[in-house]
Amino acid sequence: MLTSQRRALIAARLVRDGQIVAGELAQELDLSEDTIRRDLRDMAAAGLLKRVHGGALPLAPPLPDLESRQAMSTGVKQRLGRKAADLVRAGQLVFIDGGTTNAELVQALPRDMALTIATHSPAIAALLEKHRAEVILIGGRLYKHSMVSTGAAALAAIGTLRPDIFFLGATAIHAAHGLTTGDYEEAAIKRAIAAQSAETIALMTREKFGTVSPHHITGIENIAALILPADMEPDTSAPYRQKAVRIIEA
Amino acid sequence: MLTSQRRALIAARLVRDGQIVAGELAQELDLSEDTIRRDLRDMAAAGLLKRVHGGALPLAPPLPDLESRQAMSTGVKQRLGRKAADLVRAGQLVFIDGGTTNAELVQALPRDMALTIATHSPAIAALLEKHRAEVILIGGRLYKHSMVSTGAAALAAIGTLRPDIFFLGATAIHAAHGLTTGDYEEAAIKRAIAAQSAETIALMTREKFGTVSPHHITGIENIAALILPADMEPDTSAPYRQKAVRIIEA
DNA sequence: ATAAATCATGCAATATCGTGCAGAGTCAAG
DNA sequence: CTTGACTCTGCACGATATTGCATGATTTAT
Repeated sequence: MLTSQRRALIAARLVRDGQIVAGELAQELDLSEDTIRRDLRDMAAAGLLKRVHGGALPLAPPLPDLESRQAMSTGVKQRLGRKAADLVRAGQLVFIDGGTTNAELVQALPRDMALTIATHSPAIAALLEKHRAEVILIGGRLYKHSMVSTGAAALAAIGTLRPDIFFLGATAIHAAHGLTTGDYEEAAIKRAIAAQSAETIALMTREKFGTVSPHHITGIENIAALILPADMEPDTSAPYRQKAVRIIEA
Repeated sequence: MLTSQRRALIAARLVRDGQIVAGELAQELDLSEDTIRRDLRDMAAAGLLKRVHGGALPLAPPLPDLESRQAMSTGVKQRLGRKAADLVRAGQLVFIDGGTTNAELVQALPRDMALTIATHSPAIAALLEKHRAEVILIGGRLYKHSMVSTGAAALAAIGTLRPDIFFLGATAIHAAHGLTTGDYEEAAIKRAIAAQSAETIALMTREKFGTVSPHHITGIENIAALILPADMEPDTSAPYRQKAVRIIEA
């Protein structure tokens, strides 16, 4: 790898990850830490980044999490994920279901928060690489459609956990039929996690409201909170408010 | 080869690979590095590329995904991964270790092959989403450095499997000390998988040869095959040939 | 307060570079 | 056909750049 490529990579990483850890990058690129440090030193002298002990940071820290990111990302799922992340406290055991909305939740979690995160989604687990959190991966047979662990092994592993919060993903929500999903095994897993957890919180986008899928997960009354988009029709969300569910608008 | 042909080749390589390394190209074309350097110098003066120490880069480089390609040297890992994929047969139970080389192996697997793949790496599991293969995910506490499941839960899950092939990743290989890695727990897991598997196959890039890490996985004699780059110094690979290991050059 | 990690610096080994020069090939004028 | 100008190429050599290691200083974590 050419020197200039390496420096371009450093610049790209800074944008992508918001930080560079000298030791990690040295190992990843199979170089001595001295080389990385020299790069960082030179690039800092050239005004490309800010040198800090242990690595480097971007010069203009993109005001994280709050204003700039909210301004930048107008995605509904990002907004839901951010609201969900606000509910997480250090020290908790949090179970995160699969799905793209929950992936946004992970992205919105502060990277240095000390907590334990359990998941049966390999994609969610992989996203947590740069986080300080302890990660417990639930194994099992992967259900191909939604890419989460299912089966007896997964159920057994879930039985050993008592999560404080379960962030549930479902394919449909209905005032009468509650939360439902498309696969039998998947529904069983979600039920098991919910049964173990102190609180279950559902993140739902607009198009899922009022729909029903074949397999029942749990009723609305068992949900501690429902996170939904702020710009929904009031009529649509009204039935859930009546069920005494806590509604969080994002 | 005419000069203009050579320069056209350089331009094409720049588009294809995103980089030119003067020494490599000189060797490949059986020319002196001086000639290549002169080409690069002239083409840089003509505004066709950007000259850097060691070679040249395109003027306006970045395809967005170029960064990830640059990170993995020059496709050595792809070549290793392809050779490894050739060893897999339909119907087998294959255990795939974590790591970027094994990720290339997954990419090289035919998507419609019917087999079962077990892994304790969430990243590997996530890559298998589009494959027809049945996937068994080994759960456990994620060891953060290499992002694979470790601990009692992982060991127990591994104990239920009898893989036909185990594609092992290690951080070091040494003729006397065998295969080693940097973490105690990780080594224990790898040993357990190897013990269950009919064959263990190691994929190793050049820089790992002759090095030793703190924790022992297994001896060379227990490896059914060793996949290594074809362009290695014969002296380096000789000790492993003598150990009656099957050597596959990629 | 003590240990561990990170850092800056100097040094040596290696890689790469630019320049000058010489041999080989090309081409056109003589 | 010969000659000379020109170009291309490879080699030699000193200059420069890059890298890894050792050392002692500094910072951070416990």
